[in-house]
Amino acid sequence: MDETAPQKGTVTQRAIERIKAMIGEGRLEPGQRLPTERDLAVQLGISRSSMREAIRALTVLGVLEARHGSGIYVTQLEAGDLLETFGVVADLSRGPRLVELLEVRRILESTATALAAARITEDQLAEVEKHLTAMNDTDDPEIILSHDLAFHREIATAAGNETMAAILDGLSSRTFRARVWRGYQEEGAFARTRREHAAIHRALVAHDPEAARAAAAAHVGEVEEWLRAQIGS
Amino acid sequence: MDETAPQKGTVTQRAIERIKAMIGEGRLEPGQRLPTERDLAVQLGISRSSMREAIRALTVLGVLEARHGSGIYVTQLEAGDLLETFGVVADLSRGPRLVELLEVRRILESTATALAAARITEDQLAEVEKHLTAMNDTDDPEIILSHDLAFHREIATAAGNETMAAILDGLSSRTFRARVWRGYQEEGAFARTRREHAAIHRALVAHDPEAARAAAAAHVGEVEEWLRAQIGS
DNA sequence: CGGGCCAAGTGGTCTGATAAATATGCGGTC
DNA sequence: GACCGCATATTTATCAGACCACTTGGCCCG
Repeated sequence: MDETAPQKGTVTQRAIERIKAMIGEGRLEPGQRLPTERDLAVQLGISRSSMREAIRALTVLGVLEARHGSGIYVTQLEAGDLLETFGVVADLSRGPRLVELLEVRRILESTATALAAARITEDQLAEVEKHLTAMNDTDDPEIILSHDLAFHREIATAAGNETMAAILDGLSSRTFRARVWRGYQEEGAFARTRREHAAIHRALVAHDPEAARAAAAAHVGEVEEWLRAQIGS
Repeated sequence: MDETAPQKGTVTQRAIERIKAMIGEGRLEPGQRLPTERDLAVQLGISRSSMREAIRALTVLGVLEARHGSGIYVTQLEAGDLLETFGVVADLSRGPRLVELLEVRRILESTATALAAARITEDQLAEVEKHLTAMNDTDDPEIILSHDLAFHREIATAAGNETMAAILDGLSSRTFRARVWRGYQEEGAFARTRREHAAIHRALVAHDPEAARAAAAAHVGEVEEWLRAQIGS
């Protein structure tokens, strides 16, 4: 008898696991093109509908990428691809969990900034400064937010750990920050934010990891404390 | 004109965003039951197939839960639900990215252990000790691994940040650790692991955060260094 | 009053057809 | 010979309808 039918869970779920396993075992390489939906469905002995659901699931997880008219491909499986879903967590979290997320961000961001202080190159530093000045040259919250994100993104990248940078990206996703900052910035936090950014920048220029860690922790901690107070009230 | 057709992306993608938005705006509460697939498809003006793909996507993301014969429900949207997909990252990462993941784990785990040292209760400490002794009472790698996971899980929980605990869970998912430890334990690392666990436990008993941080960092760092050497070779 | 049976409701799966986007190969033109 | 344009094949995206499997709640019978 054929042992390929353990009959656990739905057929779609099994298909997801099978494809994940194929990638895990190296039978499917990053960037490689998969057989067509129809062929895959036949191979796994399921209908095309179920196969499409499995593909859709792996697509939102950042494992596969479907190109209309072309085919289905394995992504590069880089940190950014797989951690894109992290933004969903930030977007759907509320109340106390927002504080927890900021706590995680504070821990990672402070360490990332410390690492960046030690490793950052002149080119990367110039890029950081570009966003810093752009942020100070305007009063448009949208533009500020955008450069703020890029500012921290560049620092995280300079830390040399792409995975950490991708996680921090998720923890700072646009909708997440916009939601928190709407109220935070109303309390005249612009000036303080600029001072904190300047402190982080000074530490980076001085290549002083401990100062960078402290400045980054304080920066995130400020928002964290404000949010904690908001929840409590 | 009808503004309900922005025509960006696939209809399934739009359906995913719509449902996510409904939850984000609070129109769908955690635990609440959704309309049937058929009704939802009609509401959004798409076919049932496309709606099913959207539901499947949100299901694997831990946002929705489909119960055969009963209906579709919003999950509790707790950290554990939404971060379950984090395990996929650990399972599909290889080479240098495994080191990066362990680096992230070292940072979070050391902080979590430090927090736990300050906050852990007697009951939680007893639970930790249970897994510690169980781990030392056997030579079966499977059982050891299982209690090792529970040991660290308990500590992360004691730190009081469920989100962090859930992330660490993903970073220590069964297949991930099994993959790394297969080779690690072959080098007679059992004894060292036991010493390190004992050191962590002592720090917890003494409620000494700094000692706990150092012990946890060293513990994860050991594996990290070993893996780094493996990659390089 | 309690237990088991039954039917309606609902998610799970399959099949087949059509539309839309892409890739391919051929022929022609310059 | 090279390049462009177009018809054609391939492939994903979407739709429609049917049937199966499981859950639930009420009804009937003992």
